[in-house]
Amino acid sequence: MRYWLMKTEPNEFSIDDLERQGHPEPWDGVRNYTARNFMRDKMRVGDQVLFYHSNAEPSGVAGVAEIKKRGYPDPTAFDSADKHFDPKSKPEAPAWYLVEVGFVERFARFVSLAEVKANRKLRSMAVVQRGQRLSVQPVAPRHFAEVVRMGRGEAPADE
DNA sequence: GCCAACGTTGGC
DNA sequence: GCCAACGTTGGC
Repeated sequence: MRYWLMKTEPNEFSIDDLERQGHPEPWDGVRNYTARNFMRDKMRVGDQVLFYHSNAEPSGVAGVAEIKKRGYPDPTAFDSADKHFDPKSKPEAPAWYLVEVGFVERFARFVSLAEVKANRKLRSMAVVQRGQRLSVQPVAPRHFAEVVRMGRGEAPADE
């Protein structure tokens, strides 16, 4: 099983929205090739996701989600009326893919970006590297576990 | 609102 | 294939 971090602006779609709707969310509109490759080629059902709120006050990890459906072509790329329409993407040769993401857990304690940056164990996480804008990124298992521990308000494990 | 970082586009 | 211009991301 792999671990990921996926960014969303909570005023567009938050972890509360995901929980409330009670069904998986198609993660459409991603228009970056690196992120596309992760969704199309690497993500599998059951992979665990840190659900990250960006452009928020504060920004940070709000909870955990899970991949519920493997990558398939993003239909919004084919729809000329859609904000994310891309004429380069054709149904017979799709350029853009999405996965479906389901609710797992809303953290008891929101883990702010400042807290992630302050935790020495998380210094090499992609999300705290400067200039890192990728909206879908892999997370090391030990980093995933540490962020979840913080979000549940559990005591640090012994070194 | 600013702006640094970075990805993409398009002229050549 | 280079690279300047442009658009976007996202923290602050």
